[in-house]
Amino acid sequence: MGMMTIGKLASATGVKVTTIRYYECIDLLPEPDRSKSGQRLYDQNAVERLAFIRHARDLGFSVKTVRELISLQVEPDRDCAVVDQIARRQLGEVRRRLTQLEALEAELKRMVSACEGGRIGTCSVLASLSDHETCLADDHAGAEVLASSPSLKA
Amino acid sequence: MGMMTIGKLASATGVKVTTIRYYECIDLLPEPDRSKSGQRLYDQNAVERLAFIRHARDLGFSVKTVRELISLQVEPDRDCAVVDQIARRQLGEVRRRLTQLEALEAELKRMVSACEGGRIGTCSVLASLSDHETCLADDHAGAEVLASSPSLKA
DNA sequence: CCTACAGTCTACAGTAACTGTAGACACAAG
DNA sequence: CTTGTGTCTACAGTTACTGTAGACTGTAGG
Repeated sequence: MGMMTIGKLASATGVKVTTIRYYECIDLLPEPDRSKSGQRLYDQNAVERLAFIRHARDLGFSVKTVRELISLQVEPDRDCAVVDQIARRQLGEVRRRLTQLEALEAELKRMVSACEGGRIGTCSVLASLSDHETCLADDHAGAEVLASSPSLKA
Repeated sequence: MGMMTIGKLASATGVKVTTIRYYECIDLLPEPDRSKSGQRLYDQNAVERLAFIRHARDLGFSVKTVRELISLQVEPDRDCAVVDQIARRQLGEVRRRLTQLEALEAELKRMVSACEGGRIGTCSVLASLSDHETCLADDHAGAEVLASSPSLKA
């Protein structure tokens, strides 16, 4: 249970091998020891740190913020309020996005149920997309809610 | 009300000037006419097309999908089911993300309310980030839900 | 011992959907 | 006529990875 290769670390944490190397590259993970042939060797510490990173990323914290959290971890005497504030900010973001997504869900649901299988020329889905008057918030609201998200290659 | 410059089009649709040029570059918008000095000139058609694009993007459709929808618009005799299916797929995605975000909200809320303002060394927020056992879905679930989203530079 | 074959290495290019920058030209108001 | 804002092109930068090429390493079977 001492040292493990990058592949083991990957399966232990659910983070892809390439992503681990990427994290090292951007100094989110420290450079690990190497075997005599040059392969990376990790210990239990690395597992914990990577799990921390992954969990924070899963919660939507940016890499920048994760870096911040890690640097805070190192100085355990500072005031906890900093961390609390970061978490609250994140919660605020999540709630904002929830609200937007709920609006999107409503509109998509309406679009789909309005479709009664005619020809495209009369398709109500396309009609409601064209119609920017009946839009949720007319000019500038729910932009980029889902856009450019890796899990949304619709 | 005939021809407008790119800036007018931008304010008419809420899409940034640079983004409009970008859409032209990736052939989402056709090349517009130019004034004798070379400035882009748009008509009401362009406003409608761009509004359509923006609305679809706001709803989370990828650029690729938007392109698909536009090409479908051109042939109004085809079966509406294609469009319906795209919208349903999108609705599915939105619902999946809603579920994930709700889980994230719950966890962040728990983290924040558990924080009682001590020192970082004992901070429960950092503790729950480190603790990958109490994670939502232990090994591979809510990854990249918010990650790399432009509106989330936490 | 030899041969597959999976795992690892580096370095770099590609992805999505823009955003920002630099330097030059255009147009309207005062 | 100047000032300021708008527009032009072309290209680099952003975020957080992912994928690829080409070479080496480590291991299990025969």
